[in-house]
Amino acid sequence: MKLTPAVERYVLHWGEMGTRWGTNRTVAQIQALLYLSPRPLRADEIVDLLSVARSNVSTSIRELQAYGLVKMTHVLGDRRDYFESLHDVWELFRVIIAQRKQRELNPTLSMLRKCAEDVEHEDQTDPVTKERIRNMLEFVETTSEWYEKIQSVPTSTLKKLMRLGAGITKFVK
Amino acid sequence: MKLTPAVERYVLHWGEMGTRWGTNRTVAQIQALLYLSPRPLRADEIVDLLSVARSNVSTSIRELQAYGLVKMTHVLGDRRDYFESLHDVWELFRVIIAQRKQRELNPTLSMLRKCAEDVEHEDQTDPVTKERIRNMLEFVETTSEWYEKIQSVPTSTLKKLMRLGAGITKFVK
DNA sequence: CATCAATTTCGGTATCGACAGAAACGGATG
DNA sequence: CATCCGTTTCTGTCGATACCGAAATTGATG
Repeated sequence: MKLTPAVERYVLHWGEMGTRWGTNRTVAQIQALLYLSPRPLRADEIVDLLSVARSNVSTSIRELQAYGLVKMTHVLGDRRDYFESLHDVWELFRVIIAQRKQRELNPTLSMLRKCAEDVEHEDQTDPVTKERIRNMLEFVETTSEWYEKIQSVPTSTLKKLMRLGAGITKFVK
Repeated sequence: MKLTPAVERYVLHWGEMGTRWGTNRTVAQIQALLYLSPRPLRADEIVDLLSVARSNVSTSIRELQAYGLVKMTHVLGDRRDYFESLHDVWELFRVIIAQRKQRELNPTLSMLRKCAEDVEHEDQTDPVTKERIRNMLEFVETTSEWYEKIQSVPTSTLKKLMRLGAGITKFVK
């Protein structure tokens, strides 16, 4: 079995992008492959299609499952595990947003809160610096809340919202 | 001259985060330092404060200037260059959004468009796969347009919009 | 035009993460 | 209990990137 050229390009590109998004190449490639595949795939098929080590596939799938991006399925009379990705792009979006919040925003929030508190007792810190820290904290807090609220917005609403784009601003005067 | 503990923590954390955001540690540290600094700093001061090589500071600042995050200023009777960061967090946000679009979304868009076109002529590609590619393309296109529109929304409106969060959904029924 | 300070360029080195491949382990099934 | 399937762990290698420090360059000044 072999990938078609278009699918191969997609998978390779996704792999590269994955490295920018906090995971490694293989994890992202597998996700792309499963996303495009019309049927669930087995680990050994993935090994074949992507030419990666079995151990690598095993740990990568584990990571994808932990993210909630990939689920395991089975076939009657077949012991082997089959895997498939979420197929709805808006669902994918939500999951990825949640991941990013957890890995980037949350630690930054903690840091900023600690900083904001610490500088209260630091006389040698310039008031301007203190204000900058407060501003950044406020910004990250707002962003964080926004991420959270997005989680519970239904897909259909999300779609409409995104398509509105900057048009939405006419509601906030 | 030395950093206060809080500022040091901030700078170190920002450096770590920077690596997740597509730049390297030093670049992000310098940006953080300049953001917090109540006055513009010279390259040699940065060398001092962050204990990095002079050459490193030079190239990092160049990168930050290219992004539009840092500007050069001067002092009367002093030949040396002084640098300061944008101080408005919403401005920073806008600039970073633009960067991300350029480095992540645009290449992905090209790839998806090419894929979508290619699969038209690939008979061996499953129709389901073709649809998945189209869906992803549509999603990234929407996201991309959203990023663009955000650029021209004034800061005050952005603030209100963000604070509304999911509350905005009451407008899209 | 010689000098001096600052910037930029250019190897070289160190560090870090990804990944392969082997080996051991676990656990369900006939 | 032998077999099949999968996971986990370990070691070694490879490639990429960050960064330092030296050398070359620039550019203002007397």
